[in-house]
Amino acid sequence: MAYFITQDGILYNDKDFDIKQTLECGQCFRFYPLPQGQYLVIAKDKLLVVKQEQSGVLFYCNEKEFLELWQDYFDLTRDYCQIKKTLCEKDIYLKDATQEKFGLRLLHQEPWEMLISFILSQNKQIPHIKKLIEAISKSYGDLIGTFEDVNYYSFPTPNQLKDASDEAFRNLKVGFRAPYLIDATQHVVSGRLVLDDLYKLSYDEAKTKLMMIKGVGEKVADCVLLYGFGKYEAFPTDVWIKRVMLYYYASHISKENEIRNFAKDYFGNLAGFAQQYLFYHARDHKIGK
DNA sequence: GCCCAGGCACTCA
DNA sequence: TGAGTGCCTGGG
Repeated sequence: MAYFITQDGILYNDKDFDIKQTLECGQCFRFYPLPQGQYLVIAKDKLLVVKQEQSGVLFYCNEKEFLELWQDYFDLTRDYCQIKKTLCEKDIYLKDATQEKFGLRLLHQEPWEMLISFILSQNKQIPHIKKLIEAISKSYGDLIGTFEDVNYYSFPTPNQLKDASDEAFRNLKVGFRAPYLIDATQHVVSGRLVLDDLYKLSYDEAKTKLMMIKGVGEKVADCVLLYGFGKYEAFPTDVWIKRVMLYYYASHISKENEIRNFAKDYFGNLAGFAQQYLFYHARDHKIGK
């Protein structure tokens, strides 16, 4: 891994890493575009400013923080060149998608934050999901910093959410998802669901556990497993993936379960990576819509 | 103003 | 077991 210490921060040089593609490919919600190719990212209870340069991605932080937090968060030690090569050889669609979205990385995000975020995501578009997450963070999280006179808040812990009522959640405009948030919080606070335990369970076992929560179906569970737990067999099958799969691969397949099974056989343990390249590609080009 | 979103639970056959 | 339907809300 090649990085350089500059007077502004850490410059990470890798042709397989593009900050815009990584943040905007649909896996995360807490980021804000700034002028001149910069982004403000909220993760790990910190504010991070990053910028795409010609020569790499500039992290405005010190070396210690980069190595302790951001190297892992942005999955910088994984060989994406090899992943893309393997996927490229499968078919022309993946070749196109991986070449176009050459710089996305699958982030290592907090499982709890993923659980709540993707429960909120159902029947919503990304700008609105982002607003809901910010509203919940502002109401229940801690102030973690200020950037250009705007305050930013951490994502609330299960304990910080445990006393929130149905009414309180509805006041934040989460709508019918309010009881789902309460059920998820209760599962975790009571210890009925220990999120850390899911790391060592198989994909199928972990998925079954997550789906005990009201409001968590296959799609939400797959997002949590992929983005929160790094279970790369997960293939979140949402409307865009359904469109791209029907359009490119499997016009004879219509049921979600059939799509998931197809993906499992065809993409194997790279299913999650394939999903991300295809999803981002499909959404950008409105494939199948 | 209308339509429908990055799904899910619930109902009914 | 599978298909049909309602759901809060606000962006497009």
